[in-house]
Amino acid sequence: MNNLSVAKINTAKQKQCETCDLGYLCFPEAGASPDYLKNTVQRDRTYKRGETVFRAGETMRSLYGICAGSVKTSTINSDGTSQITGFHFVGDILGMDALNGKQYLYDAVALEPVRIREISYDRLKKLAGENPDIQESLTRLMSNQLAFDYQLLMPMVGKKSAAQQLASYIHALAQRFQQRNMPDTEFRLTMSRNDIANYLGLAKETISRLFSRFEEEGLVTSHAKYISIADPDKLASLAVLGDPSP
Amino acid sequence: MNNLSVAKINTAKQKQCETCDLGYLCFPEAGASPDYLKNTVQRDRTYKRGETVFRAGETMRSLYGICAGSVKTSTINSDGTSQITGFHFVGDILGMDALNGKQYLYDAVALEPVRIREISYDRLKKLAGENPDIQESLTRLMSNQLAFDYQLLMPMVGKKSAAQQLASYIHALAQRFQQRNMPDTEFRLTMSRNDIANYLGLAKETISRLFSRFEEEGLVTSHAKYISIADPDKLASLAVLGDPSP
DNA sequence: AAGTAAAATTGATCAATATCAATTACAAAT
DNA sequence: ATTTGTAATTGATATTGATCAATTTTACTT
Repeated sequence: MNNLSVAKINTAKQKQCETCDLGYLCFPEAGASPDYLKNTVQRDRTYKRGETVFRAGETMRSLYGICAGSVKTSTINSDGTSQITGFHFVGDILGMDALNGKQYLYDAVALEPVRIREISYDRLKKLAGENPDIQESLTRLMSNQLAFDYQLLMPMVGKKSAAQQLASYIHALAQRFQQRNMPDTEFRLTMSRNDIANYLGLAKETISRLFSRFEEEGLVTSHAKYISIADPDKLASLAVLGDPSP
Repeated sequence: MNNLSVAKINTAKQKQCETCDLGYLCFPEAGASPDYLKNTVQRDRTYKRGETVFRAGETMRSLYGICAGSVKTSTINSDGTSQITGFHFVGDILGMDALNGKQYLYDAVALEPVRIREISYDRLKKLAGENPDIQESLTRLMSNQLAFDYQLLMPMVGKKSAAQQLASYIHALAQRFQQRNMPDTEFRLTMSRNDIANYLGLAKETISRLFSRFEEEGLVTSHAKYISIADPDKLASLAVLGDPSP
């Protein structure tokens, strides 16, 4: 038990999706005046926790921009086990790896109630053909995604202790929230310990023990799904990350 | 010791780079008549084993297409350790994750004598602006890279035994060679055991032991750097891969 | 071809983490 | 508020893979 104020968390409303039809939020690279993107929006939909946004193998027709909430992506391995491959938050766009007109590579499932903007690829493509700015914006967006994927990969590869892995994971989450101007020292973990374990390739019991240990060591305080980073510097030093200023 | 015919390996010359200036090999998606891409080529260079092609942090000016040989990419972690993040072969293009005009994210070092085509990003960008086909080709190329990175990620994430990891690794290598119409059951591992260990996050001793065990079990035969996959089906069943036909 | 340095193999031991098992806490629904 | 199923925690033990150490093999240099 701790004094973590649950009520204070997640109250900072994100307004981007209210003020534009796609723009800054879903296409942060496109700048602040993306009115021309309006007609790429197919529809907005909300999904309940556990609902599937799209499935691996489905033909790609849209990109999916997350306006609110969080999503996990996973594939079924050849041995039948399920493998979580990523967690995605407000501002992330899913489906760009299927932009070659093929199929989605993974399942996308809501971790909590989410609002998702469906972006018609046909219309986006047409628009990009007419407007070089959009094309370039799309290219930059994809490049960013490549760079981002690469940085996400880092905590995963290489030999790290379980503690280093979890620290890297929490640190990476915090960074993503920071980039979005969301609270980055206190937030809700929308994914289960089991999800984290699956993602990091550790046993769920190990994750539990590590959370307890991190709390003992004054690294974080956690109450159920809510986590507060007590010592960000210490956390960062435990995390093993790709050198940020090479 | 075994009867592996070393001489037979790697003798199948790849001709793509001889017959075009960029085209099919470096831009497989661009089709067979990419003459217009000629003036994107800045230069061809060869690098000796161990030579650096580009470094993390350098400003991105070119993409690098591998015409012959292989390359490893790595970053220095925040704790000072070096982390190998990938191996790259004929036909791979490096640098697309820096296409947003920023810096390369990793070091690229030759694993053997390599020939590399330097593709001026300025010229490519200009050309893409004038020719929608090139633009679309570039987009598809990046999407492919995203999809490819995703599939490379799979063997890395999640809980797998050391044997499953190494089997996945060898299987993935074989698949990449197959896609390039190169011998895919007998090939030379241009990276050291140490490199493989670093990449997979295992001890080099573990890699050694696994190679020995795989040989005992009739999975592969290996002689120094040369490896022959004796039982591809068994290897594939040991490997844990993202479901290829979801 | 010989000499040398680096890489790989193999063995013995130890530490980290998975697994198995039993409670406890939490959250959704009545 | 109570019930009920799911998730999380904690403990005891087993297993895997890391580490330390000693050779052996390979590759590079002269």
